[in-house]
This record gives sequence, structure tokens and C-alpha cells, in this order.
Amino acid sequence: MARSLFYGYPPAMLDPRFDPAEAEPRIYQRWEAAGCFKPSMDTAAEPYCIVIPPPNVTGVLHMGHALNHTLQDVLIRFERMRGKNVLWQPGTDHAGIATQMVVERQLAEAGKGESRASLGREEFVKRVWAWKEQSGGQIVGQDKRLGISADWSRERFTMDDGLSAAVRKVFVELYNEGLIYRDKRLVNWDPKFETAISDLEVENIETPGRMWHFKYPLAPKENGEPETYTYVEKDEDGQIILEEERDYISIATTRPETMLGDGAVAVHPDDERYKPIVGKLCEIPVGPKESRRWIPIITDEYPDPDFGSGAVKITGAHDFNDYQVARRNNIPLYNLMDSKARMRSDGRAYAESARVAADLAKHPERSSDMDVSEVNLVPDAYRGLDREEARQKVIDDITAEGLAVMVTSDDGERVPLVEDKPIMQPFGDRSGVVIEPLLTDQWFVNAAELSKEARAAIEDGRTEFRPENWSKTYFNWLDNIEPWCISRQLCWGHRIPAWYDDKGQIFVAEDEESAQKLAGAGAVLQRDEDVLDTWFSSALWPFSTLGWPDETDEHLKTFYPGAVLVTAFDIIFFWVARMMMMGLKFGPKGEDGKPMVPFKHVYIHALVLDEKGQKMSKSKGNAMDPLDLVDEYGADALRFTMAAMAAMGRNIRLSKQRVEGYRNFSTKLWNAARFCQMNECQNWDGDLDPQSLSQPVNRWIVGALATAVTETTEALEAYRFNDAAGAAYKFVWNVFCDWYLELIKPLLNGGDEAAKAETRRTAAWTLDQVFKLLHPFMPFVTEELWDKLSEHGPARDGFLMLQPWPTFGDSAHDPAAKEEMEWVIDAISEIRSVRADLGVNAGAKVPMALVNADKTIAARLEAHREVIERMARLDSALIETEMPDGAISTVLGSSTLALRIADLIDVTEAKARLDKDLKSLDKELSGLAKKLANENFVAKAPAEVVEENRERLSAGKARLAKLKSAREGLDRLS
RNA sequence: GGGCGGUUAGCUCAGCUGGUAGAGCAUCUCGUUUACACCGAGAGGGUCAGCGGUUCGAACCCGUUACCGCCCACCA
Repeated sequence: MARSLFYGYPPAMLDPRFDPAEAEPRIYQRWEAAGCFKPSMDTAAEPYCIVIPPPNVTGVLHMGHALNHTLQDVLIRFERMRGKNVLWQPGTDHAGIATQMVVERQLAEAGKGESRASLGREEFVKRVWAWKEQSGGQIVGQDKRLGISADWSRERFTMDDGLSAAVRKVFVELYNEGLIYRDKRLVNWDPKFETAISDLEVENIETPGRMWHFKYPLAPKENGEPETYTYVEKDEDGQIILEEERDYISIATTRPETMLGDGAVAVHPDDERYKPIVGKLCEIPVGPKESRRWIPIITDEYPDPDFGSGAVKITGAHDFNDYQVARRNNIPLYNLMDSKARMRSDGRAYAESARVAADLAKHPERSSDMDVSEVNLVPDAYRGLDREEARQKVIDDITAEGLAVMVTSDDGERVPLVEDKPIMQPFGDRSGVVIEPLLTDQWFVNAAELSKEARAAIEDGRTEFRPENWSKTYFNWLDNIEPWCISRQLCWGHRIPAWYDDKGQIFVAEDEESAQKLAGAGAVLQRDEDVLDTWFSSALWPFSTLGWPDETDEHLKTFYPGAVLVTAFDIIFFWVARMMMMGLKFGPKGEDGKPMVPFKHVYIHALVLDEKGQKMSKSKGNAMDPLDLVDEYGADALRFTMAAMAAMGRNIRLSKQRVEGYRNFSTKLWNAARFCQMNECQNWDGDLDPQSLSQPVNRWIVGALATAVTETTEALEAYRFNDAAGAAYKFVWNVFCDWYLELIKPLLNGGDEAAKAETRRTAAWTLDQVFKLLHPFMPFVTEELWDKLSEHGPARDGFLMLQPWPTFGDSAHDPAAKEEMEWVIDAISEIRSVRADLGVNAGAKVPMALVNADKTIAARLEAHREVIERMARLDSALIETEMPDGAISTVLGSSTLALRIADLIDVTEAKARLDKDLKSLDKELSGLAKKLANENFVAKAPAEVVEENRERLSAGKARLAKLKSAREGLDRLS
């Protein structure tokens, strides 16, 4: 038509497609330049704050981030539009081990022979900083491509000066309260990175293992005669199945190399088999014969008599269970390995060490006042060997000596007893190597103490998990919490603010000067070499990023506590629990004078998995790069997918098809806007008063929009992102595009200028509300349309992202208009269905008659005749009192729709169609009748439910009658 | 060994407080009706894992069984 020329198009006419690659960076840049991401700091507005879970500074955006950040951005944009004073606090985490690894790898790849060791600590840390400045924080740029509206001007890094000061302050205060302490304990040691790690950083993985059985010979009696006892084995019924004289005790182990450090053999106190030898000594059957050690046979509740031989070797320095047993029984702890988990070469010579140990075995009471760390019980032949090598050598040596427990194999040969058996083996989550329990001096946080308040705050609802059941997981962990090992033998991180004098005394202070004061002027101090666990600083993130400890800081006062923490369940322990602990210890105080929780809600979202439900990982090669998806489909499509799939389940299986589908949705929106633009339905100035509308179709769409907005709003308030996205999607595509835009075409093309103007105004206004409604999910395309559609209308009042979120009063809903339009829609749908089912050519226009119509229905047809004819492809739509000849009819509410198509179709098909309808209706009615005949139902079900069923029954009966008469009409035709 | 969660259409999953089973994709049929083929119209497809119980009424609540996940845990 000439319309476009007339209105001055096409210059400003929208392209047929949205081009995300072109538009997204441009739009983002405009937002950022205009300061749209900063909080309004409007004192009248309710503050709303989310602190981002800081990605590792080494990180690149993966699907997990894409989901996590999208959900937060949806909330942030939503609340910002709702007029709150919104801060999204971004930043990155220094990620101790991960970052150190990256830089070390780079040094190695550079091939200049530089390494952490060769550079020395100071220089190495400099290099890490240089790396951080140059290539760290890539993820921020990638976030921007996603449309993330965090306040980048407030970006923080866990090792910024301010945050580092916060770390020192917290450390010192906890130390002074005795909640941080230094201790020599058995810790998880990562031999690759040569550092202690926390329990949480250990992954226990089932691996194939073996269990060997060895004989520990009993020590001879004082008179030199061999010690023996009668070993009796009974079955469940108490029948003796084995009885023999033994001069040894049989021990099962999966780690033979640790035998060198055994301090005792333990049996259960009730184990009758070993009663005769409890308190006696036995010999560790490895090492030079002349200096083998005797260790005591003790009783402890730990050994399970039904497992293995029932006797357990106790190696307190290399096994967490044994450690507990050793501590309970005052058994010395002999460290056998160095920081690379090789057999030790340091300390005293073997012979001397063995002598000390032998003495200790006889006089265990002496061990407590003796430092055994210099005692190295690794025989010369084993020194320097790797764990695995040492293990094999122990096995070989013992077997050669005939001290392995032998069994008869299937072939009748005597062979050493070795059981293949899956064992849970600890691996470092970052290094992937087997963790070695190692006895070292480390710093610990008394987590049990701090967890009390952290637990209480969830119990009493100061903070709530969404979904709620995660609190169980949280409680379960807190209830079994162990001291948190916070020291790491790394370079990169917050150096522990502790100094030692030459006597080894500890002085903890926020800086060296203060430490010196504590120590006295003459003391020569040396700073602790270790750094803190990265999660220690992460735990402070909710307040350290806001300016703590400066309690006068405007942001700290305004934005703490945060509204919600959005994260995946895999870091509830690592991070959520620890933020709770630290927040409730150091956070800004509430009205009751106690530190407040760091956030009111913890929303736990799913993990993103691939299509097959596997965790995405680079090594598996199944990782999808969110940026690739952004390139291909646009950020909006990816974002919408994330929101739509974020049901409160456990995981999300992402498929490209899904993203493609939402890209199509964005195109659909684009084209709807294009249609509106073509019809001069754009950007009508001012608000719209629903009461001023006269056209039912317009009154109806406003109500439908209001319903959709309410649904989306309520869903977002409840973190039901999928419902929120779903409600918006449905309205836009299935209501606005599929029906409203089609229904108004006659009005827009018609001659009633008033109706046309009203419709343009309504369509334009509704479209604007749609932009707002979709904006949190699809910020780019909506902002672009908002902007583009203003070019020929009145100037827009600023960015879409800063527009107020739509709200509606009751006046938005007009039940009569709703009923009327739904009737129109049903009529069109019903006619279309009949036509398609009976194979009427889609292009053919057919005559239709409405029979049995009452006044209201007749009026509806009159009012909407044009659009019904158009959309149902009718050449006429008449009101009749008699069923016309040659008509195929269908029932719509209280009336019958008769299509005069008998000559176009196969009547038997039409009969079959009606028969099918009759059958299913009949079934439904008999069900209803049966239900209503049930006295219990009528008596006990709520009145409204009973009433509803009655109505359904009577409506169904009426329909049945009409269907029957329609069916009879068909019979007359043939 | 403890804890959590899953089993609904061919596939991937929704289904909030129990009241006529839904979506997307896929499939089939039709369609060049001037916003959109990244589209439109229509259709087919489900004993809601099994069994038992509570209830007038169960995909939903309770019990139990069977598979399948995940987390935690010290069986040498």
C-alpha cells in the first residue's frame, strides 16, 4: 500500500530482523555511558542490593556464570524498574591456587627458565599482579555482552587495599578472641601444590584399590621364648571354624608404605580373638632387621572386629582415623613424608630415629613432652622414594621375607593374600592428585563456634533459603563442622598477619609496626610465610565490598544486608555458610545491636548441564560457550533461555534448540513491533486510561496484559523465573501477537476514525508495556524497539531500562469485554478446527450461519462479523433461526455454528468427527453425573467445587443435545 | 552408612496451597490471508515408575518397592 510512503516510511522503518551483533554493544555502551547501572541513591526509595558471587579473576564466562549472572540481572533490572535504589555490586576473586597456577604455567611456557622458585616470592607475586592487570578479569567484558547491569564503577577485587585491610582486621579480631589459632594437626596436604587445603577442597572419589595382609610378629617374652597365643575364629553361630597357635597378629592395609610410621596396633576391646595379646608388643615387619620397632597392641573402640582381621595398624601422622586413635591413646605421630609426598630424607638418621621410637613405644607417656618431628623412621633404602614406589617396595620386602599372609589360590598355589577392593581416595579438587594427610603447623578458624549464630539465623528466618529445603543441607554441614584450615603455603593471596620472634612466639597484628609493639622493641620479627584460604576473603565479600570497616560509608549503611544471594548449591558450604558466619560476627549492626545477616534470601539455582545431563567441562569437550550462543542467537535469546529454564530443580539441560526457540521469540516481538509501526501504533504519548476505551478488543487486551504483568511480577518476587518468563512469553506470542494484532486489523484498516485512533493508542501503549515486561529478560531488543519506535513519535522520556515497571488497578479488567473476546476467539478457533479436520481448502471462503443465538451472542457476531469472517475465512456469517441445508455444524456455547460446506467435504468424515466429540463428551458427562450422584462428594467437597461440577454437567448436557442434532442433520444429508 | 532429589507426551522439562494433565522441540496435515516461513492454521500423542493407604476427590499428601542422580561420611 501507499501507506508507508504517506507516513514518511520507509526511512525509519524497522528492518525485518533484529541484528543483535550490531545493536547489543551499541546499546550497552549507551547505558553504561549514561550511568544507568548506578544506584539512584534516592533516600525515599527502598534499597535493593545483590553482591555478585565474585568469579575467579582467571575466569572466563561459562554457562554457570551465564545462568547465575542472568538471573541476578533479571532481578536487578526488575527491581530497578520498580523504583528501588538498586546496587549490584560486582567484582572478582583473587582465587589463590587457580591464579598462581595460571601464572606458573605461563612462566613455564615462556621457556625462559623462570619459575616461582627461581623468581622468589616477591618477584613472583609482582608477576601475578602484572598478569592480573593485563589479562585478569576478562569475564567483566564478557558479562557486558550478556547485558549485565552491575555497577562496574564499584568493581572490587578481593586483594584491593580496602578488602585486604578488612581481611587483616577480621583475622586479628578473631585471633584475639581465640577463634583463630595456630595448631599442629593432621591436615589435607596437596603434594602437587605443596600446600594444606581445607576439607572442602578434597574430593573423595572411589578408585580401585587393594588391601594387603601382613603378619606383625609378636615380641618374644622377657625370657626370650617366642610369644604365642591361640587364635580362635568363630562363625555367626559361635561355632569354631579356625583354631591355631600364632606368633603374629595379622594386619590388613591399603597403604603398606605407612607401616613405617605405625605407632601401635589396635583391636576392639571386646574382640575375644586378641584378648591374650593386648598390651603385648609386636614388630613392624619392614626395614632393616636389626633396628625394627616394637609397637604396642592396644584396645580402642575404633576397629571393627568384623572387618579385615579386626586389627588395625595405627599410623597417626598419615590417616585421619588413626590420628584420632593415636591422640586418644597417646601414640606418637611419626611423619614419613615430605611436602611432595615423597618418603622423607630429612631429620635424624634412621637407626637413631628407630631407637627413639622404640623407647617411646615402651614408654608412651614420654611422647607428649617430646617433639618427634625430627624422628625420621624411613629406612635409608626408602628415603626419597615416591609414595607409590615405597608402597611396592614394602610389599616386595615383606613378601620376600615370608611375612605376607598367604592363601591358596584357585590353581592350588600358595600366594599372598591381596584383595581387590574399591576404596574412597581423596583428591585435590584443583590439582587432581591424591591428597596426603600430613602433620603440619597451620592456622585454623574455630568454625564450630562461629557456626552457632550462622545456624540460628537460618532457623529463625533472618535469612531464608529458596528453595527452602537447602537449609537442611546447610544445617547438616554446620552440625558436623570441623576446624577450618585457613593457611595455605602459596604466594598469591592475603599474607597472614602474624609475626614470630626468634623464640617462636607469635604476634598477630594488622601491620608490622603494631606487631613490633606487641613484641617489644628489641625483638626481631619474621612474618608468617603463608597466605589465607581464598574463601576467607570471600566470606567477607558482602560487607568488605561496601566499605567495611568504615561504618559511616554510605553504601555500607544503605545496602547491607543484601536482598538476596544468588548462587548454585555447590558452594553453599564453601561460601554461603562462611559469609553467614562472618557477616553475623562482623557485619553492620541492626537495631538490636547485633551484627546482621549478610542477605535476606539465598536463592539456590540449578547447575547447567549438557543435553545428556553431564556436567559441562572442557576436558569432556561438551562445554558450550555462552559467548558462542550470544554470537549466534543474541544475548537476549540466551538470557531468556536461562530464565525460562531456571525452575527450582536441580539442574538445567541446555540445548541449542531451546535458545533458538527464544531467538525466534525475539524476532516475533520485533515483527509485532514492526507491524505496529506500519500501522502507526507507536509510542502514543502519555498513559492510557482503560476506562476511556470503547472497543471491547482494546478493553480486553488491557486486562489480559494486566494479568500477565501480575503473573510475571509475582513469579519474580518468588524467584520463579521460569513462570515469570513463561507468563510474559505466553502473553506476547499467544495473546498479543496471535490474537490481538489479528483482531485489530479490521479496525486499523476500517473507516471508523475514532475506533482506529483508540486502537492505535491501545496497541502502542500495550506494546510499550510489553517492552517493559520483557525488559528484565531481553534488555537489548526491548531497549532497541523502545528507542526505534520513538523516532517518529514524541521523544521518549529516557531509557526503557529506567522506566517504571507497569502496575494496574482493578479498572484494567473488564470481565464483559473478556467474555466477549473469548467468545470471538472460540468461534474462530472452532470454525478453523472444523475446516481443517474436514479438509476444507485453507483458502476457500465458506458461508457460515449462527443458529440458536440469543440476543447477546447475536450482538457479538454483529459486532465482530468482519474479523470473524476474515480470520475464519468465511464469505458470510449470518444469524439464522433454522439450520441451513447442507451445513456441517459444531457447537459453541449455547449456540450452533453451521458451515455450509457439505458439498466440499466427505460427509462420513464429518460424521466421524462428530461421533468422536460425542463419545468424549459422553464419557465426561457420565463421570460428572457419577460424581454428583455421590452423596459424599456433594456433602464434603467445597460448595464452589460442587457448583462448578453442576454447571459443567448442565452445560455439557446442552452441548450434547446440540451435537446430537448436528449429527442427525448429517444423517439427513446422505 | 547418612542426607537430598528425580521417575509426567518421542525428547527436554513445567505443574505454586490436592478439584477437568501443560510448554518447547520433534511428528503429521494444510497454507505465497501485505508484521513475522526465525511464520500461520489444525491435529495426533500421557494407566503422571509399581504397589498400598488417607480423602468425596491424588501427578500432587503418607507408607513401601524398583531403578537413576547428587552431596556428605573415618571402615583399616
